Amino acid sequence: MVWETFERDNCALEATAEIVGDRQTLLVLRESFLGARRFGELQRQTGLARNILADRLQSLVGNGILERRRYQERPERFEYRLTEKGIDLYPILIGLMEWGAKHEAGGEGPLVSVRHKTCGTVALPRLACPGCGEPVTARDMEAVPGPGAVLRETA
Amino acid sequence: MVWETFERDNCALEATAEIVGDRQTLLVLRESFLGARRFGELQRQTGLARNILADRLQSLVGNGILERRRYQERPERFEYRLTEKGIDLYPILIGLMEWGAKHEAGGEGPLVSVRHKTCGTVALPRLACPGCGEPVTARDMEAVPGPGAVLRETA
DNA sequence: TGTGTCGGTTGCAAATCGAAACCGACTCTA
DNA sequence: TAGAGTCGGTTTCGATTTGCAACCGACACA
Repeated sequence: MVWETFERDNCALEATAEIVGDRQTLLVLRESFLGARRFGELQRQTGLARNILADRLQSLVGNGILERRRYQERPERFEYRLTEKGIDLYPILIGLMEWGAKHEAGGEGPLVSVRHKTCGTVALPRLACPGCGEPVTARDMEAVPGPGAVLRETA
Repeated sequence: MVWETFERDNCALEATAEIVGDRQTLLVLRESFLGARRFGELQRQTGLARNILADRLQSLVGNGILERRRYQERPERFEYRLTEKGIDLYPILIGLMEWGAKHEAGGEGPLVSVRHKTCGTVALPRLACPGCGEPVTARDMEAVPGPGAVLRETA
């Protein structure tokens, strides 16, 4: 896992971090996944300042992660729903939950668990190799140049 | 996936977001996973201001994610290595990479790929149910109260 | 006519950010 | 032995971002 010789500009990770890599946005996403849709609801649950919440919602909508749709007229009221793109963020949130549960949990165990609808298992999903299906950790993987990689001069 | 009736204080996700949920910390972690260990190296690759990097490294060390160890005396020089706790953050970074590759990628494909050492598959790991082994997405899972859950009055 | 809800916007003080300069302790070169 | 360079930071400073609180329009309900 050593290859200091890659260009990292425009790294996929960096791009994602730019969009969802702050505490406030993650809190909003958590509530969205938990079913919150309305401004007031999101504000109560996250505890964010209203202007910050408004700002984050606008940015999430702008990035196509949430969709702002009117759910009533007179007075106009809007709600924010996860798009497909937003739903794809699920593995990241699961990752955060799993790590927190393992390393930062209070004594009483996690506040929230998740259940696999089809088989009923109550446990957080794990990473597995899509080729062989075996569970994997960082140690089992190594980084290699991707199709878009640009090698950098080493000297 | 609707249950606005949970207490979320001290949520595992929130705790984790507090620690690694900012762009700068994520960049440092990315480089750590790519093998960078020294201050100057981390500074160059992340492009962070030196004071910010110093601050993040201190916080990561304080949270037990990186370990600061002297690798030479006279003059004293230190390097930062991932601990076990830090290595456990891998699924989160994979999640960020995967999402970015799918939704924010440039035309040329990802800059970096990962390879499963034992079977050789070059692909990002996917989430799977630890019970039945089936790949899962957000739609396949539902939230349920965990062992530490505290139900809230619905009023 | 008054009170409350909802979805924001505005103003302001405080915290946080990045760039650049500086620093001690050393090594290497001439 | 003087000068330049490396390494791992700290300090300073101006600009951006943050949270808090107050305010707002449009409506519902009594």
